[in-house]
Amino acid sequence: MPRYNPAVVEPKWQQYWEAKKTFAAAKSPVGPKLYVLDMFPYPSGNGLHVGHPEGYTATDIVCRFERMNGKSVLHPMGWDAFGLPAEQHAIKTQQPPRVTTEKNIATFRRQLKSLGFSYDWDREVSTTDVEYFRWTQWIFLQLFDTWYDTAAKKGRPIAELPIPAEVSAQGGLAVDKYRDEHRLAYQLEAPVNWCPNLGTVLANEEVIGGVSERGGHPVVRIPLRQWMLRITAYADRLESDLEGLDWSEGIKALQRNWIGRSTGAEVDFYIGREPGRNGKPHPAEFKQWRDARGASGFPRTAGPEVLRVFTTRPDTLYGATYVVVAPEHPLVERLTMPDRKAEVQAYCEQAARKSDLDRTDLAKHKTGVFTGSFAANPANNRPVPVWIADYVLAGYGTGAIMAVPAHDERDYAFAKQFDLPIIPVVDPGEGSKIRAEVLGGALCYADHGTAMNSSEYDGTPTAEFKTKITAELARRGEAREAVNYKLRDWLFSRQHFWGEPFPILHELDDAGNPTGRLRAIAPESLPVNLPPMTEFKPHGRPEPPLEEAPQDWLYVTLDGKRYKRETNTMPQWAGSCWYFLRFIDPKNSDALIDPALEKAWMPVDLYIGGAEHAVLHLLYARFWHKVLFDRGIVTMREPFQKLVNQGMILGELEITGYQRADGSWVSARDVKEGENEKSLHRQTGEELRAVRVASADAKKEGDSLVLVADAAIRLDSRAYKMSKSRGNVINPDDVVKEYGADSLRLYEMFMGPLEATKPWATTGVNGVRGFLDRVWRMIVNDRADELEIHPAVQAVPLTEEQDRILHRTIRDVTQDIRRLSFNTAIAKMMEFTNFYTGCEVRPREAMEKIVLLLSPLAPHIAEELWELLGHPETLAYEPWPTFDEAKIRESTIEIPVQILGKVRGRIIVPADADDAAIEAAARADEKIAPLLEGKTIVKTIIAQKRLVNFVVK
RNA sequence: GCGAGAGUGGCGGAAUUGGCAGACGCGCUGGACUUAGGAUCCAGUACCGUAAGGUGUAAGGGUUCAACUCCCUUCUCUCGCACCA
Repeated sequence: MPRYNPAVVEPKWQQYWEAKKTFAAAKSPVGPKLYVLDMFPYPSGNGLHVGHPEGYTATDIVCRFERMNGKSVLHPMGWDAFGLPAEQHAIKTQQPPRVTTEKNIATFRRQLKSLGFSYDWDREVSTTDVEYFRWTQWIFLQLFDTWYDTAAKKGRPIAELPIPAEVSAQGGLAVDKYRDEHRLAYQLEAPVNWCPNLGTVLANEEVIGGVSERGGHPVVRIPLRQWMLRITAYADRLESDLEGLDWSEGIKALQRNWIGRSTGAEVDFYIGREPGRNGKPHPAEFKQWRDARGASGFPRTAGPEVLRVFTTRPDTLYGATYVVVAPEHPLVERLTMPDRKAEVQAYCEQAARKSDLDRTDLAKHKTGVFTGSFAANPANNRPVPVWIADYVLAGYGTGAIMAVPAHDERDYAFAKQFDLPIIPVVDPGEGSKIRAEVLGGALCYADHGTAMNSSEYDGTPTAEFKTKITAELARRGEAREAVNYKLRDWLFSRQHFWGEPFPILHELDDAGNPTGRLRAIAPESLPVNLPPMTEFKPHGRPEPPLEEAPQDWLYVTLDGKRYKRETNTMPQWAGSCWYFLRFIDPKNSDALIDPALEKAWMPVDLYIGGAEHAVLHLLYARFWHKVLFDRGIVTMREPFQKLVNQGMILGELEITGYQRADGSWVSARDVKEGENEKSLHRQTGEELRAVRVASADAKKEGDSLVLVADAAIRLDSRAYKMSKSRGNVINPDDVVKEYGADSLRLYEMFMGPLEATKPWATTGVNGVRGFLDRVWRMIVNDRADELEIHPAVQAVPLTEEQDRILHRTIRDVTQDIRRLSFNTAIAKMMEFTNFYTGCEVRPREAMEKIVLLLSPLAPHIAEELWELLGHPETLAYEPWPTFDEAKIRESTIEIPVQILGKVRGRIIVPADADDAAIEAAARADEKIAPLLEGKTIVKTIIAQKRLVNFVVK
């Protein structure tokens, strides 16, 4: 009995494709090209997750579909294989990360191949391949060699950086330093999470509540020399270039949000070089300063005699009743009056100890300290007190703000806390319910309105006022328009072993100490390989593990000078920033990519991956790509034309009930969530046990799910993220073994829309397997002893109905695949199969067409049936079936007839009937006619031959 | 708090521009064939009602001949960001 047996069929075709190199892409596209890319996976030790094949199947369907439509398809796969787990494994077991990584890659490769994806495996790359990261390092050298010309809005070679005369006058070292400060890759002392007990530096996500995730050891923030990438220089372009991309608005919004552009003004508040009497600026000096500013204009950088603030609401300047600087602000010392010194110092130290998280968590309760000094509000020249508070972030804007408590929630809370004056300067308008409270200073109002308490500007609408006052202050040299971004420069170094080494050398003096001069490795001397290491245990200092590398790696002598290698490594993001370029020309040893091939294949036409990379990976990759564009290495502004995020696949739906310790039930309504996901009784607070309830023991009552045994006990029903600890992880290998790869692929596509989050249901896999079984039996004679065509399949013409259904199916499936609406495409093919299975005679032509339609989604069974139908070659390049709209049209159509919007009958009319004929038929219908009797027809609507509606009285 | 997305049968989900709500699948019920079935085939399956009929797309309101779809208000859930001035 030749039953459908994927365990035989699938390996057979996988071997065929591999042996014949069916899916090897041409070096350059022949005819129209299509570059379809999956976000390449991190090959973790756990193997493939069912989430991976979701996106991979979607791209595979598109690729197979478009090959049949004559496109030259590039569809590669590789590995994002640097990463912490391999290093942690090495620390535990002494097994080198490369060994673990390669083992994991082998597992992933085997699993992906078992799912029949049509990758061009000849192009496989791993970020950990030395020949790959050679070019990652090469790109770093480009970043190092580039400065951002803000006037030209373009990255340019560092050699073209204009050197100010006063810098060149100071000599070569000063020039070098000046250049280093302007490179896109630069060094900075930045705080890291140092855990003395573990002897290692931790990533932010490894620190929870001030202690290490592993072991719960204390973590302190210490400054360490780091490499930074100047992504902020590209913030504007990263935002504005989103516009032309075919990405969902949601993802664009996420990126815009992350970049966080806000426009406003920088305003200088005069403080004087030295504090005057009572901490207030000296009036005479202040006047002098104002006159000078009027002449000189607004300087690029603020001197120590002013506090420069950034505001998006310059219109509220008259309401700025105090100024706040961050505890890290460079002028803290100058601002602090002698009698406040102890208090200020204590406050700043305390703030330094808090992590970023602590600072924001305690947002409700504002803290701060008065410096004792005052700054002059440029709107009215009045002195306002200067405070220090950690609600102002040092890293954003200028690290100082003008506080307008009447119109900013945070300033309002702070003013209330410390009893500072609140002056309303924006009138919400007479229509506003809260106007009286706002004008009385009892409520904060952050929206637009009209100006008040703002001298000659009173009555000006907010938007107009903003530009007016900014222009006026700019004229006086006290402010300028300014743009700020939430986006920060990218901390690009990690204190890990398992990452790309930086191609940078630090010059040493005769005593072996760094001189501060950097030397980039010559591009032709790349790659800088990782040194062989025998010991992976942390050496106990915050410096990177490569500090313990063998001396002959660590120290280099070039041109008679001694250098020490950079021992930081790059973050995991680095390799994934450009892998899509390497896939185009993976074996090129002379260049990152052949420019002709880049031009031919880029951009990526379709990029599918998880939403977890919606911000960082995409932003970083776009940034690198723009730098490469500026430097003439690539020709496209943007790498990813169309982006789709597949939704998460959750575990099976779970019904949960709650029990007390004695086993008695508690209704879910009385359960609240405590810490660590513990369930607590809402009233008594006692801890409850969450137990899984079988679906047979639950029933729906009204809107809620209750116990069959006791309808008073409500239950929770939801699907959870798959996780080892919950024990709801589905292993794709098991599904392939039990149902076959085609069933897994088909099920994941049938679950629902690609972008939706959906729960797994194994019964659903069984369902699509049933469909494949039916397709098989529609074509294969399952009663014969040998594999042979079903006797019902005959080389005869199609009946009119068969033809109509065939052509309709071709049309719908084609459209649905184009829209990435695979669930409905599958439904249409199920309808086809249900119909044709019922036919005594199944024309061969129809069978061949359905096999072709099915082949992108379930390629193995399709190839097998295609072969059985007498085609010795793969169907991968068969032309995609076409349809004839004329054949889909029916000779008669059924039209529902409504009276007052309710369906009361149906009529059958010739397809070419005009509106008058349709109306006549509707009036004459035996169900409709009696209902119309005695009524006045006010209006008759005949909608596109799809519906008739009588409006009667 | 801000931003994005979603809410349709017992479940996953369908429904070009507003035009027959519930395609397709799971599950369930009944039947056929069977020694047997987790195989296969047939029929039924939103809810209330014996029926005629009525009611239904988170809740409420609106626009329209006609609303899952458009507008307003509210609620719930998911995801992201979170003192960004």
